[in-house]
Amino acid sequence: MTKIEYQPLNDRAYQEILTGLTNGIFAPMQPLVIRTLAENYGISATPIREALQRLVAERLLVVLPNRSIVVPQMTREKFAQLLPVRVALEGMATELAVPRLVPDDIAQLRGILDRIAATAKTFDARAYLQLNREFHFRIYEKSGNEELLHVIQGLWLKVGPVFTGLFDSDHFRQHANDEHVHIVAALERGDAAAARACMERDLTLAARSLMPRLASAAP
Amino acid sequence: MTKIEYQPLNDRAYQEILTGLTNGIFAPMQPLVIRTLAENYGISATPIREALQRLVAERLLVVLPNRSIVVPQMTREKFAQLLPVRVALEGMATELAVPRLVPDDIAQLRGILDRIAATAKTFDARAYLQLNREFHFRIYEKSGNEELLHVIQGLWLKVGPVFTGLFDSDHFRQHANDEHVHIVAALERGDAAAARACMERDLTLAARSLMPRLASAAP
DNA sequence: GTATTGTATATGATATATCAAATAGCAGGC
DNA sequence: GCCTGCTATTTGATATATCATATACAATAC
Repeated sequence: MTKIEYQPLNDRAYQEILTGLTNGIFAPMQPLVIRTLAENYGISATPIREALQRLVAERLLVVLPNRSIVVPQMTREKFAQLLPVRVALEGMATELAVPRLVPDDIAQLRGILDRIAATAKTFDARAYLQLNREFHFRIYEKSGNEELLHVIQGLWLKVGPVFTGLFDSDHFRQHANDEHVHIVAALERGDAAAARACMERDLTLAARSLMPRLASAAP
Repeated sequence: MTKIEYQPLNDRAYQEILTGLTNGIFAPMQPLVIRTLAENYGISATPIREALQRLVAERLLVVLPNRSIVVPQMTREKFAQLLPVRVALEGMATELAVPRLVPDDIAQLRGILDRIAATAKTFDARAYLQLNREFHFRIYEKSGNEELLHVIQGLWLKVGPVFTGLFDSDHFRQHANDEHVHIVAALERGDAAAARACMERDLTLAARSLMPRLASAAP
């Protein structure tokens, strides 16, 4: 007997639109039209509207004064504002995770490390993004702080879409795993302060690689 | 010419339900019924439903497996998890605000301080909560970091409802303003580190006063 | 008396119809 | 040629109708 699971349409619409955002299907500033999306997904307007409103509440979409709903432009300035928040919270989560990690967790993280290294050779950007996310959240989940985790998830939703293209940089691709290796080493020897510092450096380095290619906000 | 402003019903429903939550109108675990709320507010179900979903996205309400929507119980454990996140972010916001505060801001903060002191004499809990919020956000807004501010606002929404009753404690009421005074003093002399430390202490002391009276999570 | 099953009711989820605001295009006036 | 105002169309907002699921309760079987 396998359980039959029901998922409301608005949830699925949310997921669809979210992956669409992450994959850059929707161009910034181009309005998301409820009726159009409804027709595309073959459902009615109501669940689409609900999904859009949820995305607006999460600030992944914004409502213009015209009431149009559009993808906000991720600017260098916004990313720069997000960075210290992420550094503080993801650093905290890493530190909290240290005493809670068991040897098996470390082994799994090493497995992810290997797979990330492989993507650098195969130039598989999609796999890299997926694995990078997995690596980070494997750690954050171990913080044991649900509320913290939830806030971090919200922040990743915002920065996620711009991570695409991070992999284009040769330099980044070559060193993408460097800090990860240090993080796992620190985690293994139970050095919370070092783990936190490495995690913070990982975020900062990625941001440094990414920010120059983001557009600056319109004055 | 005063601007005529239109506000969608779902926004207003959101506000209404939110203040209802803050005022403890809705008991935890008691389901919020869409049709009932719609009838009470004299509008149709759709905007109510949208408001509820937004509140769910913000985690101010939760959906049970039955699909009922209820107020989650704020437990001691959840509050304890929220605290370090708030300390980190509100501390950061305070620190960032220091170099951006102008003398007029300080004057305004002092004004709030006086009014808070007055509430301790008149036992006006509602006014205290309002002014306390105003005091904190006057500072946070000056951080110049919109993203940070938004996350903090989300956290305050969660802890807001339990702040009611903070004022019942004699000891807290007498010392409610102590840290605030130190914060303003530090802000005035431009001492970012001290301002941050005082802010962190303010949050921690309030939490210490509040947490014992929260129910522990069901095992 | 308890358990089970069927039925009525409550309630959330979705689709559709209708309303209202915004936008685009066009005609007329200057 | 450009502005103004009208109209049609698009599109978001709301209300309502319908459907599906969960719950409560009653009836029946044992």
